[in-house]
Amino acid sequence: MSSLPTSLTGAAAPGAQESGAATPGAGTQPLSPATAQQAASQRGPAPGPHAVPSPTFSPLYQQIKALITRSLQSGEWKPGEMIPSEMELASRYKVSQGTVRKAIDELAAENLVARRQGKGTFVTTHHEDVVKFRFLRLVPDEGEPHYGASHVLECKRLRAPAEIARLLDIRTGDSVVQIRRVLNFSGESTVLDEIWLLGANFKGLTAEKLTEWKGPMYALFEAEFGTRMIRASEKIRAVPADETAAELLSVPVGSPLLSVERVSYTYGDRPVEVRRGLYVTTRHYYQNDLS
Amino acid sequence: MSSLPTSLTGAAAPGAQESGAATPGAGTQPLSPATAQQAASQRGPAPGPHAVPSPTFSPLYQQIKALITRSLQSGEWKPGEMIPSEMELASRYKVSQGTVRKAIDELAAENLVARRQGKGTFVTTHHEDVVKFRFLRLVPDEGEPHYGASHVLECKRLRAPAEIARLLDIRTGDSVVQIRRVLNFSGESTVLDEIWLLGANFKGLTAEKLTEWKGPMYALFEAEFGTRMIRASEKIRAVPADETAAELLSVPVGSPLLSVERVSYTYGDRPVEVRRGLYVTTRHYYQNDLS
DNA sequence: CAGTGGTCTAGACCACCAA
DNA sequence: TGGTGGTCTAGACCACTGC
Repeated sequence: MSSLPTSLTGAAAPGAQESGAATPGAGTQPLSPATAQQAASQRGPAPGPHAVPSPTFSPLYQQIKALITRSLQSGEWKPGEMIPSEMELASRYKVSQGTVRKAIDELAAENLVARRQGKGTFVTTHHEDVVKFRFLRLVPDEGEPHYGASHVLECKRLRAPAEIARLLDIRTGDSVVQIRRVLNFSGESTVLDEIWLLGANFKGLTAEKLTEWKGPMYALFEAEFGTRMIRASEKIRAVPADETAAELLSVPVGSPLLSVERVSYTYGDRPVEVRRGLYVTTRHYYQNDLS
Repeated sequence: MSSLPTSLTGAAAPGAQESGAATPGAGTQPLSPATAQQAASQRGPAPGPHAVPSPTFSPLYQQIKALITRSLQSGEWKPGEMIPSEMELASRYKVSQGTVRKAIDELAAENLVARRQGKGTFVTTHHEDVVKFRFLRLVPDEGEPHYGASHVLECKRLRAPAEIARLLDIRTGDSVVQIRRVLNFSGESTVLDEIWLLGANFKGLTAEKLTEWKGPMYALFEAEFGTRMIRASEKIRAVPADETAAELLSVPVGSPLLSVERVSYTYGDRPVEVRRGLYVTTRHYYQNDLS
């Protein structure tokens, strides 16, 4: 175990390695990686030979995955960049390529990285088309999905109201950034967004920066503020337009709008954004696949 | 190749096996499965030694997956039942356990099948709670998600209107079954569904059968009609309640409702159901996770 | 205890890509 | 041509379940 990084060693396998470990494969030469495998099979408290199989068992590849995730989070490999090859990672972590592969498989399934055969494995980014439309599900009845023009109405720092604070897992009154904007799709005001961001993560965010930025807002957040949105959870309802929304979206007061309340999370499932969107769904619809 | 099932042999690998094939593993004893591996690597038209690597390349595990899917579709293993163990399947298809595993991995990811450690791999069924809520995303503001009481208003056979026919990939005028029903959640009419089913697949479906059935409608379809819903695609909008909906859902005319247009697919991505639901979202919301 | 899925390794070969 | 991910195999051992 001494060969593994401190983070792994210290957190997961406090005990020493087992004794009669048969090495897999040919069965003749005792390979060093066998120790890693043994270590992976018995961790948690009280790792004695006859202890219960440890309630907090975690397979090796999960630990490797956690280590890779940490490197992603720390910015060792930035969005769009290639991460080390499977062989390199295998030798770095002193495990087999297959184990690294399984770790990366899961990261790819979670869209944290993307594999490209013959090229390498790359950190995903909100600049890519594929990723963009994972977070914008509004599709026009006619024509291709596209990104509308953003018109920022407001961007200011304020103290978090109780409800927002609860969703962001901070205290009421903590600093947040509030943005209000309208999205135009082919000339029609279609989306009215009200956004709250964790103040600590978005120091220096201004309406100007938002306005100057061409492209998805999440791409700006990732490039300029090092905060990457990994997943989000939405609650969707049909609501009547109030006066403000009606005016900004050019629809009659009381007409049906799609209300989309989103909480977005970054690494470690930490919430960093709350967003309330009102969508006009006469010429667009919200696309969702159940599978 | 002669050892593989006819379906695989005929469809995928018309050519003979390669010559200088090194067997994997120790490198001494020539194992028979090597032929399967070789065959897997060169299929499609014109499999000569120097032909281009075949544009329709498909890995072995994908073929195994297709074979397993076929058995699921044919009813060889029914919903809720256990499928043969990985070792059994490996020996049936003359491939290694690892290849079967990878095939099953994908089937599990698509929710066609569920693995249970120590027990086996089971065909998923709409009776299970986990599966139920994959297709019912309406969650109450307070309390746990649950299935409401269904009140069938109507169930009749008719000729498909053009729009429905288009979505079901049949001809206008072909036979379909139409169902209209209301779902009650804790005493409140919350969902008004209008459902069209492929006539050919649902002979003998009556309002009585629907009313007698306790549980998810898809469970009835799977158990009584052998039609299993695998995935669905939904288009969501906010719409005003018309007179009919307003009356059945006890809301004012014009009040906002969530309109959910769903097309459901069975094996082979064949559409078998079109559904238009109107949801009252004052005390419930539609839950969606972006990841 | 036997059987099942789950993890890990080692090694070979293939497909794809870029230089 | 070399490097990368992708496929396939073989075999060992572990964790979980139920008899």
